[in-house]
Amino acid sequence: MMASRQDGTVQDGTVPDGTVQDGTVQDAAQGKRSDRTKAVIVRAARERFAAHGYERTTIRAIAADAEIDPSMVMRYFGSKEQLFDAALSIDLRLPDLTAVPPERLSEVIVRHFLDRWEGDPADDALLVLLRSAVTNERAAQRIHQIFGTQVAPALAAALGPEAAGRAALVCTQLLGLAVTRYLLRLPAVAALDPDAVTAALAPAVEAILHPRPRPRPQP
Amino acid sequence: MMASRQDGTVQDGTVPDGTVQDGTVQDAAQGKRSDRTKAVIVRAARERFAAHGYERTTIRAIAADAEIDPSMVMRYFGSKEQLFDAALSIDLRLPDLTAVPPERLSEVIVRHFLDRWEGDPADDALLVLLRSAVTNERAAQRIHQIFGTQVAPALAAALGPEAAGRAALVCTQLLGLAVTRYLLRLPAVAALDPDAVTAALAPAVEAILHPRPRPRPQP
DNA sequence: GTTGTTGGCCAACGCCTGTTGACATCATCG
DNA sequence: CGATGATGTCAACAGGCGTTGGCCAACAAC
Repeated sequence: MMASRQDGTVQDGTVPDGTVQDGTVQDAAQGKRSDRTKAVIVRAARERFAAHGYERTTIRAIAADAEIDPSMVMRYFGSKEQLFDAALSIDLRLPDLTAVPPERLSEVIVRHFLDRWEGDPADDALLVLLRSAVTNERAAQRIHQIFGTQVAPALAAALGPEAAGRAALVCTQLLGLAVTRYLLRLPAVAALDPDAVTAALAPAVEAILHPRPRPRPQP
Repeated sequence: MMASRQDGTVQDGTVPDGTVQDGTVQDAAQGKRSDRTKAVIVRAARERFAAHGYERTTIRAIAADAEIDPSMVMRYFGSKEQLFDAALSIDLRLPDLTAVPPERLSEVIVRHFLDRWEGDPADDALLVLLRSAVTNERAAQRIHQIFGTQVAPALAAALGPEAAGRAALVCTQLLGLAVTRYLLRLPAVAALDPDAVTAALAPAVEAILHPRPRPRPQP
C-alpha cells in the first residue's frame, strides 16, 4: 500500500527539495530520477482515470502517455489498484468556515466548490475520484472517508455538531452539481457560468443549512 | 440498432399477446419462445449493468445468469452495446405536474423521484442508466435525451416555458440524491427514511423552483 | 418423409489485459 | 578499474474478453 494520511490525502510524487536521505544533493531542484518518473506516471494516470474511469484505463495506455515501459508502472506501484490509490490523493482545501458570516455561508460553499473543480484545469483528482467511485468500491470508500474527515468536520465547526445530517445533504447537492456539470455535461447545467451557478444554487444550499422552522401548509 | 421510440423508451422483450405475424397462435398467454428468453437475457443484463456498470459487466456473466449460452446473447442482440441499449429502456412515468398546486410541487417531485427509485426493487433501469452514464458516452447521451423529452417538458408545463434552466438545476439536486444514496451509499444519506429525505430536500428544490425575488445582503 | 426454420450448444479465434522475469544500461562508489 | 544497485527495455505468460461459425435437436410445412 501507499503511504497515506488518515484524512485521505496521499503524498504526491514530487519532492519539495533536492536533498536525499543520505544527505547528498542530486542535480538540485529535482529529487531522485525515479521520483520524477513516478510523478510523470501519476500525472498520466490521473488524466486517464479522470477521462475514462478505472476500468477503461489500461496500464499500457498510462505507460505510453508517460513514455515509459508498462513494467515500470508495475515496479513503482505494484499493481493497477495501488497506482489508482496513488492517483486518488485529494485535499479539498476547505477554508475555515467559522470565519464566514452565517448568511454568506452557502454562497461561500458553492463558490469554493466551483473554484476547486474549475480553478486548476490540470488537477483532475476530483474528476478521477467521482468518476471512479460510481463503479469502484475502493473509490467509493475513499469518498466516505473524505466526507467523514474533511467535509463533515468543517461544516460541524460552522453549524454546530448536530449538523452531520445537513452536511450530507449539502454534499448531495454539490455532488449532483458535479455529476451533471462535469460528468454528464448536461447542456443546461454545463453552459452556465460560475456566477450563475452560485446565484442559483446558493439559496438551495441555504434551505438545507438554515431550514425555515415550519412550512405550515395553510396558515 | 434496436427499435427505440423518440423519448428514450425501448420496447421490452415481452410481448403483449401470443399472436404472431402470420396469424398462428402459439402456446397462448406467452409469446414466442425466443421472446421469453430474450426477456430473461435483458433482465439478467439489467441486474449486472446496474450492479457493476457497463465495463465490468461481461456477456458471459449475463449469459450464465440467464442460463444460456453467450452466443445466444450475440444472436439476439448483435453486440454488447446493443444489448445495453435494450437494457436502458426508461420511462420516468412523470405525473401531470399541472394538476399539482404550486406550493406542493417540490414535495411531489422529490417524493415521486424516491418512489420511482425505491418503489419497485426489481426495476434496476434507473440504476443501470446512472451508473453507466458516468463512464459511458452512449448512456450519457441517453440521459440528455430523457431530460430533454421527459423532464424539461413536464416542468415547463407546470412552471412556464422559461423554466428550462431551473429544471436542469432540479435535476442536479435529484441526481445528487441518487448518487449519494444509491450509488455511493453515503451512510448519512442512505440511512434516512424517505419521509426524512422529502422533508429535508423539498425546501431546497423549492428554493430553485420559486426563487425569492432578491436576497439583498444588507437591507 | 423430406425439407426448412427456429432455438440452442460448443469450440474456437483474435485481441487485449495485468503481470512477470530475464536482460541491458548507467551512475555511483569502493 | 570492477562491483553494485538503481533505472529502464523486451518478450512473454496466462487468462479473460467480445465475437464467430459450425453443428445438433426439435418441430412445422410441404
